[in-house]
Amino acid sequence: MENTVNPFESLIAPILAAFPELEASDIVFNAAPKLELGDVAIPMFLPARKLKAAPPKLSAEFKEKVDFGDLVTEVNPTGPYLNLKLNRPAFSKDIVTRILADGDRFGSNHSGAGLRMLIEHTSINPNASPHVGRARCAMIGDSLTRLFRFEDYEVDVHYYVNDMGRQIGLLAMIAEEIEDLTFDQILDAYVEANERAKVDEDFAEKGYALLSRMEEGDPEVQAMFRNITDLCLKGQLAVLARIGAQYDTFDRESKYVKDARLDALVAQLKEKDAVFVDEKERLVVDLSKLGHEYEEGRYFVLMRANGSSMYGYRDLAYSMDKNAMGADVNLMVLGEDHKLYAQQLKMMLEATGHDSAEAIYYSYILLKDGKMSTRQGTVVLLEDFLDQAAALAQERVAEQCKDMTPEEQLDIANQVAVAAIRFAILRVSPNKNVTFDMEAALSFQGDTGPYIQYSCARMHSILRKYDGELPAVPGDAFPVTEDAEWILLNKLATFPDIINSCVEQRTVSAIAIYALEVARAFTTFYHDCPVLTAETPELIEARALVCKATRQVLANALDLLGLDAPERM
RNA sequence: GCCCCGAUAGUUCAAGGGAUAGAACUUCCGCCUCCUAAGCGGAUGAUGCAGGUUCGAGUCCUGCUCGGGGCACCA
Repeated sequence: MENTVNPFESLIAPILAAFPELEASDIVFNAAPKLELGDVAIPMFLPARKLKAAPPKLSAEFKEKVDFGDLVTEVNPTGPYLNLKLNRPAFSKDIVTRILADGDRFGSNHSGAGLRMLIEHTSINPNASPHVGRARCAMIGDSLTRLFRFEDYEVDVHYYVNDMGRQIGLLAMIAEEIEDLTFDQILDAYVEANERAKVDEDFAEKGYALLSRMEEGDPEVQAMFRNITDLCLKGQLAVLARIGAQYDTFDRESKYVKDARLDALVAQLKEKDAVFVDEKERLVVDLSKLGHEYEEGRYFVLMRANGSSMYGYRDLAYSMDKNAMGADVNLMVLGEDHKLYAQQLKMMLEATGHDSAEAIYYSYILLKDGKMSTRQGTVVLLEDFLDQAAALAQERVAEQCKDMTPEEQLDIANQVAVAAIRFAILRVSPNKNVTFDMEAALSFQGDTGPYIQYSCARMHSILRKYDGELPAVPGDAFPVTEDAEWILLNKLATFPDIINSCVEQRTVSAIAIYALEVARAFTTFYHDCPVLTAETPELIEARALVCKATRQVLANALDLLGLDAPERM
């Protein structure tokens, strides 16, 4: 079933019949600020502009001229708004029918059918267990992946492995000294390597030497680098897997050390007079020749004096590699610290006729006391958070679900922990700094992932206890008696719109906010509208269907955010 | 110094240029003979400062202040 159509679209035709000058896109449906005013509000601003009329006058004119038939029970022009009271049972039946018919596809606009999307994200330096700041990238990238797949894009998720650099060389040397180095020991080893490089010149020199041999393709060194980066990557991926982040393709930076395509690119830049060799024999790009307007960030080094490539060189090659995959949408999720750098790359790529990926930036996560710093130890490790959260959640589950095995209880506790962290991070607009409050994130109360999960568990509980078979779709007379039901159903009906705007804006935070609003609307319904003890069998069935539809929408939304919806908790 | 983001209750976050700026946490007062109290109801409380555009600005423009990020051989 096609669900891109607005549930209120049947109201448009009568309006266009009365005002042929208008188009469907001029008619927008808002919720009225108060239900007493109407079930739905149509702002007059757009139509007024087209008809060259004053909005308050136009709303009155609408009341006179438009014949809504039996869809509408009352028309209230209020200033520049036309407020309508609707035939609620008819609209409610329609909404529930659509949701249940589409099931886990409800909300998708199928905008990506036949299209391919490539997304690159996370790319944590292989040196330690990820902290929640880094994990923000993984959560955003992973949820965007889910969103685009939901929209029927064929998505390939890439992870760029930083397996080059002096840091890896130093780490590799330390690794040689420690027998059976484990992932947990790596952060200490990394810190030690850096400390030693500062005081021990010999040690630092060896690091560079290793890097050079790596670039030259020395098999022995390549194996060393490979071992240490694999160890790190494996450990990091295990942690990321706990929050549900998955990757399809791993691209190693070392693959792009020498790349023939770059010769052509450099030649093109030379033609534009944008490349020069500086006094220290480095190969430098002068971005001012490509449109860069100010002095800072004007120069970009491609190669060192000894002919070894810089990270930017490798990234250019990597970008071309990704372009070659021919995706219709090419995204990369980057920290705000990469903004200038990504713009510089984009300038060079575009100046030479290449595409560049669409960059999505996220800001840093701050702590109450200041910034997160691996070196200063002021970090919240994702692992630590998950362990603490799961332990807390397990206490609650053990009380609530006594009949379950400890394994089942732990499983739910882990789902709660993941929900807590993913929701806390994803609900915030990516371009804003988030202040992470450990205590609040562990409380599971209020505007949290676990709150939403809890409301889902209540829906499951009701449907579990429902006596008999629920029909697949509502019957002809679908009774809707309370405002709470109507508000909830209206909320559910907007899901495809939310998805559409999230795809356009390449964001998922609005889905998180939406899920929270649905959960709240359901909780109000839960308190105002008894389901299993409603007055009539028809009402019981109708409300059970409302629960089922809500559960479906919420499950769909939570899945995009990477949260599970346990049946009990 | 220059460039890019941001600034909304005590705190953490919402709000497609539109009606009385929403939640949550905290504090205070209530609610488990009633489908899960990880819940619900009530009370208190906010658009950094100064201008401008607009019928209408938290939202757009300018300046300032504060916070985050960046500005050639780290990746």
